[in-house]
Amino acid sequence: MNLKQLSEILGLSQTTVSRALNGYPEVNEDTRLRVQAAAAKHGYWPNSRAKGLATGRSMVIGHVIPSSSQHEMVNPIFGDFVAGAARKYSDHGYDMMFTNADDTSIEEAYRSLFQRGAVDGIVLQGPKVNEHRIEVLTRMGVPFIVHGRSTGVDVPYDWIDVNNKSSFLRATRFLIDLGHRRIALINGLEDMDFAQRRRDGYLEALHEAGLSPDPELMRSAEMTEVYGHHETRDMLRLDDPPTAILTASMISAIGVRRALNEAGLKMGKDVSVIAHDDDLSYLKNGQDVPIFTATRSSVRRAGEMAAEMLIERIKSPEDPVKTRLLEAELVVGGSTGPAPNRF
Amino acid sequence: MNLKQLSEILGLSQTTVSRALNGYPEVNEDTRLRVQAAAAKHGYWPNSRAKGLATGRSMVIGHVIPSSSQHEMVNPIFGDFVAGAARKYSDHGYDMMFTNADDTSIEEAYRSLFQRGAVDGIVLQGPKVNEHRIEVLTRMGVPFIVHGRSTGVDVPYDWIDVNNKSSFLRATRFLIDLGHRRIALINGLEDMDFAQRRRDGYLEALHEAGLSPDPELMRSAEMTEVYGHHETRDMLRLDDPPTAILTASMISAIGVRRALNEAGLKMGKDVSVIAHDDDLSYLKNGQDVPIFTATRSSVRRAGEMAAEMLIERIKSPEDPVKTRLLEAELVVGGSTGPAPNRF
DNA sequence: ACTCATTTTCAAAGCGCTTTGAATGACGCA
DNA sequence: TGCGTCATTCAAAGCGCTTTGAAAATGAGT
Repeated sequence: MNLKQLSEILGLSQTTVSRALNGYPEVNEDTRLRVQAAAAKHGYWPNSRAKGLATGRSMVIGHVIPSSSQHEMVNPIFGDFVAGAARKYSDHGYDMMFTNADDTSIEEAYRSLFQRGAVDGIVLQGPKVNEHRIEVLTRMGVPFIVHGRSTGVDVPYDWIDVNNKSSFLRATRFLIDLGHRRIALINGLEDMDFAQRRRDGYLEALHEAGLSPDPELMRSAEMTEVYGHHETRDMLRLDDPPTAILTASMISAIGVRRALNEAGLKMGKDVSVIAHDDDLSYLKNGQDVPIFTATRSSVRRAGEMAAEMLIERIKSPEDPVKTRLLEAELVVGGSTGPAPNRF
Repeated sequence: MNLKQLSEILGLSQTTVSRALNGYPEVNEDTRLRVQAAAAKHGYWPNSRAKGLATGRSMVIGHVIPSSSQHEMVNPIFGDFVAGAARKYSDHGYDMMFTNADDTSIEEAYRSLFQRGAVDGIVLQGPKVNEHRIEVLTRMGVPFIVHGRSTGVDVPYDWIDVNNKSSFLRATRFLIDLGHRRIALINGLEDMDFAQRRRDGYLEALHEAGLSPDPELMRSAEMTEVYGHHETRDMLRLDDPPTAILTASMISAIGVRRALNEAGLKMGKDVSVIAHDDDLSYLKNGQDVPIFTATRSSVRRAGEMAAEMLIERIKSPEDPVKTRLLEAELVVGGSTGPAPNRF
């Protein structure tokens, strides 16, 4: 059933039927009702490709999934971010498109997505330091938003980000206030921008307190459970092991906890742990009292906000650059306590 | 830059340029090279909407994300399944589209996706028992594949599934062989088809061994960490608590482990645990020796296979129904051991 | 040189929609 | 009765591509 057939059934022109369905005012209200009824009855859905061709808009937002194993770490938060964004997209009549690309062709993937007219805007996830893709997208002239930021990129661009530096600054201070001096950081991969900022916050807090950072206590790895476990076990074997550990995700924190258990150490007593909590729907940080003391910021919420900001950008390409910095909460749970006495 | 402009630059007809780029044999090889060079030079990308209009194909596969909280549980495996599928899609020139729908409009979401011509095929995820959507899709005549199956639906359809029943049958037998008699099942939500089948396998093994199922030991909940923890804690308080627990996902198994630790019980000694392991990239089941004894089946792999089966279906709509039943491995890890002696 | 088969190229129609610019009809008023 | 106005409706062009059916160019064979 297409527009032509429907208009013939109704004895109206395609123009009128199209306008009736799209809410144009210059169509008689009775006619509109008749048209709508007929459309429903015959199951007419306007072909979105044809519509897109005619309007020049696709009503689709594009995301790129890098397929390299380097980026597996995006996965745990992927689902929630996407779920948040998808809801807002559909509120505004947009769909969401994913393209897969391996590391070598990733730039091309972005380009083709927009140049082909497949999408009206793009979400850039997981920016690294000096993220080249930002300049590529800027040059292309595609509306886009970055989830995160990129140190070293000086063209202006829209972004939404958690204040990673201040989160980790505050978390580290919190541990220092509890008397901890040997504080470890199990960070994400440090070519990721968010990891850099977290490290900056961590280092700043150490510096404030006159503590000098120990490279042995600064680890950087994919944020998996296994790595959290591995790095923790490794550090516990040091002569002067950490009494507190900051870690970049709940997933790796679970690995940290496992390592502590295996070593017969009690979390929150022998060793304190603070995790960054993306508030994933399937991995809540406990019920009433949080399991982990954590810097918390909902990635689902970030997805929603990113979607809305992008849609605004598409509507108003000439607006000044929009940015949004979210502060994470520092929620205190059962995984932290005063530094143990070692005398 | 569009086809018309490119063809004018080249002094050729649109026909020839189009054919040159699409690899038709009736175009002179020299001409093809010239055309390809010019296309690259001028950054020409065929407009995919126009292409779709002309060919009647969109080269897009649709997925629907239900937005209700009932389905949060899909999230943890969502990322990996999608990553697997996306890779295969892009190998075959397909993109992937997501639409968000709440529970009331979910059927309409599928319908509109296809009827609007936005997609050439659909992946149905998370089927329930008596899954109504399967009949809807069948009636619509859209090529689709189900990840999972649906008990009670008797129209034929393509699916790929893990043999959930046999996995849990074998896992339960394994525990029985270790001497366990009080075996608990922390299942997923039981309106989900996979959960039913797992329960069937569990019950069958009990029955074989002449054990009668205890409703107190059969729990059904979303597969989150918190629920795994909650149900375990609850069961440990029983007069006759379980000595072994089967659980539906690694995520909930982590909650189980937490509850056991809190109770001062040693996993694999005091209480044995077997989890179903979807082999998620960010949540590997340990390194060399698995942490959890598990029924393992890669959901990423399932995503890849689903994608390929669907693409075949799109190519050959008339082929007989294709189904694929994967057997999970039963891998033995550190979380199981002989039933403790309670005399 | 001429025919015929083959290779290569082309003009034009069509995919299903929106939108422009024009036409039609109804109505009020002189 | 005739005219201008406003509310509705319409025919046709155009979005950028593929594909059909025909034409032009080339080459082999006599």
